[in-house]
Amino acid sequence: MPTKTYHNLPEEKRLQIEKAAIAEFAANPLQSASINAIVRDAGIAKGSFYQYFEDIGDLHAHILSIIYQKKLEVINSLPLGSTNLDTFRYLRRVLQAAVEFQLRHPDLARIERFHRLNSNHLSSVDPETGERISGDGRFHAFLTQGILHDDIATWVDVDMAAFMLEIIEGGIAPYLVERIDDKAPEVASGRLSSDYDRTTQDLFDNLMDILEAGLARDPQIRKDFYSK
Amino acid sequence: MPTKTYHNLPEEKRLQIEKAAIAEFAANPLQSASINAIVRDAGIAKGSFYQYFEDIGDLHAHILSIIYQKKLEVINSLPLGSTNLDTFRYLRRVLQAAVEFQLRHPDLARIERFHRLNSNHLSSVDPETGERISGDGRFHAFLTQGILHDDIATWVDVDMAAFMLEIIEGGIAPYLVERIDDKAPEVASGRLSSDYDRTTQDLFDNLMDILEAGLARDPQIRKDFYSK
DNA sequence: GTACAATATGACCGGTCAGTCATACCACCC
DNA sequence: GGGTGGTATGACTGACCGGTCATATTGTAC
Repeated sequence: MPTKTYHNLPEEKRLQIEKAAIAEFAANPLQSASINAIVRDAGIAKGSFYQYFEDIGDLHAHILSIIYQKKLEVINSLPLGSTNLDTFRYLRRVLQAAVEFQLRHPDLARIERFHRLNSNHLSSVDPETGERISGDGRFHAFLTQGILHDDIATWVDVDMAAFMLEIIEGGIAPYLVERIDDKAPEVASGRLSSDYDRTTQDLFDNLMDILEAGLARDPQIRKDFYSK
Repeated sequence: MPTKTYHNLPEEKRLQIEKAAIAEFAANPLQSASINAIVRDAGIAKGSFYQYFEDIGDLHAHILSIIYQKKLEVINSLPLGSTNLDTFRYLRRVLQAAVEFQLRHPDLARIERFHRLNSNHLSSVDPETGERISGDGRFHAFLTQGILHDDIATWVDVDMAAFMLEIIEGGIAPYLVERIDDKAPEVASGRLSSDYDRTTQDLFDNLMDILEAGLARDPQIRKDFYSK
């Protein structure tokens, strides 16, 4: 973790360093990122870098923590923040957050994808129950709850489906943004989710409908919507 | 592309070089891979490398072509190679090939994942029709055909679903292999798909059932299978 | 002012990198 | 033998790398 000295820095300087680091990590994965490039871009001396961070891995971990924090901000900024979402509204919200994050912070999203590829922790095994848990466990819990609420089919293998959702979450955002760009570049470059145009919303709904039809105990496919 | 000199090399030497290159590219993505390491491992002189390849990107492209070739071999080695597969049998076959490839050539699969992350070609636009085509177009064609045959729901956004299948194909294999390892390490380390144990087969079926339920016009969920 | 600690600096070190090139080797023909 | 074209070699170059450290600067307390 960054040193006390780093935390004492004026915010402006910290932001400068973080900005340079984000640019470097978005262009090069950790293995080939250059400290020299970062200090050059940030306008600090090489020696200062080592007063702030142990090594480049230390800085990278710090940037990752910023990413998680920004992600939380995005999630909390979404509408429909009520705590009592039904199963598939919750899933929609999580995936929407991923798209929104990609829109607002494409560099950070890219760094996160680099990181995911290089960290081999696909899943872990709960030491108490011996149960396998994919990724960070969010989707695992979501599916388990969904089954309890009779929303998700009981035959679904919870952990495998959780992993599937995890990779969809991680991979679909750049694609949707690319298609948004096609139709409405002005949306892609800066505005909020409430400004999504109709096409984008439809596209997102389509994905959700596929997932819901695949997972739901009693799928409510919106035939009326699609038949018009 | 590799020079004529390289193609004239005795096969043994070529294989040595390719083996060293694969090891290096599996450990480091292209950006941070080292020519020095490759020539050291392959037991050739640095100068020879430049008689065979333009640069490291040239070698990397050559390895990618080997990967696609090996992938074809895996696909063709699968049972049920009949040309008249119904829609979801075809999809099952494609995904099974991805898992099989991960089992047989984990290094090559890893190199391919690295490559996919770094190449930003999520999708392309057909210059004639203006239609957007995800990835290499296989899934796009699959879904279009599936709709024509009344197997896939007409409301599915073909290209988005194609992209979804693409990322599932690319991401699910390591996970399935990890779970296979859990249950039957001896299967993971070398035997063929026909030796998959029952658990593995069930897991794979479960994924297919989710996808089929999500995409099919008239899903045939095997309730009898899961209720037993 | 002085004293002292915290912080900032960039020249410098040993190492590795990609890429070059003069030289050596080898197979074949005359 | 000599000549020729294809191939192999590894020392070398200049650039960049991560990391160090003696020195300089700044902040603070008195």
